[in-house]
Amino acid sequence: MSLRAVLLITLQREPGSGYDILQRFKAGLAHVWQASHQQLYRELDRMRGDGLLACETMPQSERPDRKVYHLTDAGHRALDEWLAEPLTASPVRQPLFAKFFAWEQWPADARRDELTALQAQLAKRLVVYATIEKQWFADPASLTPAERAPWHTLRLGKRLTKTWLGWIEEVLEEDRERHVD
Amino acid sequence: MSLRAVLLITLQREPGSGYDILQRFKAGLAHVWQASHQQLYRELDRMRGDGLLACETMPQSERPDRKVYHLTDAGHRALDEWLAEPLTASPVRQPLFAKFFAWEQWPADARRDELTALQAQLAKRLVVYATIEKQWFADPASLTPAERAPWHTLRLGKRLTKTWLGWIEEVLEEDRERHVD
DNA sequence: TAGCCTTATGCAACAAGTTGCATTTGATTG
DNA sequence: CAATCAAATGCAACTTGTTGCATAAGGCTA
Repeated sequence: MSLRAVLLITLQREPGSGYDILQRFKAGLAHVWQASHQQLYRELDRMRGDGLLACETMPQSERPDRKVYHLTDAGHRALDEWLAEPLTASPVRQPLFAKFFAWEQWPADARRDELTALQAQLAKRLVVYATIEKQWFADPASLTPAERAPWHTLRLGKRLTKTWLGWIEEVLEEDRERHVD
Repeated sequence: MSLRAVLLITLQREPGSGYDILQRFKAGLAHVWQASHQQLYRELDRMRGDGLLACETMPQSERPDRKVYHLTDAGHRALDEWLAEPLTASPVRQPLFAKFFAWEQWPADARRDELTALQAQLAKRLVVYATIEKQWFADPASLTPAERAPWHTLRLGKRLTKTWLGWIEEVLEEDRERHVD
């Protein structure tokens, strides 16, 4: 259900094609949602079928046509409903933690590779977040409340990522110490 | 694929029935994995079909029979393979963040209810973590490396939860300030 | 000039997760 | 005494997400 809601929100802010939304998922919404292009196109089509979206086909010379979607009245109503009702807790799923419960069978080199790879990935994520911050929230003090809210989400994303990075550093350090002895 | 791996790990540590595993998911593995009983029973049966698990039916007088599962050789091999190969990054999905992008349409009272409900839920989670810590990791200094690894996961779980709680408090506070003016 | 990248869309098959419903027995609670 | 809870299992239908494959045209690179 949530993918629908995310699409309603981003298309309400600004109409766009499936491809546009994909770009938003890679840029300004990177810490909010990710989905494959296949999933996007299918869901957009279904939402049109359910009357939540309408689209205009924009023929482009020398390029495939773009289908630009925007909300219908039913789409706006559906969004309002979704906002009003509380979210259900998402189930915990930490496959990395599972590996920690099999510490002895987990080969030391695989372990170190896994953690350093995650470290690199999280560091990259921080770079993405910094880019978003520069582009959209250059001057936090001057933001309106509605602009400030998305900025808050970015702040939390950064903090959570840093919490992860700090922990990984500690675990790697402890592991190194033990192998020096 | 990860549910399989989690089942392999927990059954390798100690054989058990679907119901047992469900209890572990509620207690010692609360910060690692969650799944419904339906999903569990189905997956266990499939894994038996795939030769990863074997089970003995324990007839209990006055109670439904218990099927106690344990790893086969193929199960052990599958686990080793899974441990050796790196995890793929899990896609970002933060429906709450999405709501923040629709701040203006999000009714102020729904907003506050949502955040305080989440706050309560996270606080409860911390209590669960504290219970796990007392039961399994009473004396961290005396732990072997293999026992210490799961303890690390619990530490990160706690930190992440506290990061969330701190952020929610800030957001609520800012919201309150604005409405006092 | 062959091969890849980007723009732009999509179908089909499959895997994973959710929701609803169902069964059996004993113990507890009102 | 009736209702509910806990132990213990499961099927069926549905929704959501993944993977593989396909198309079409222009631009860039070796």
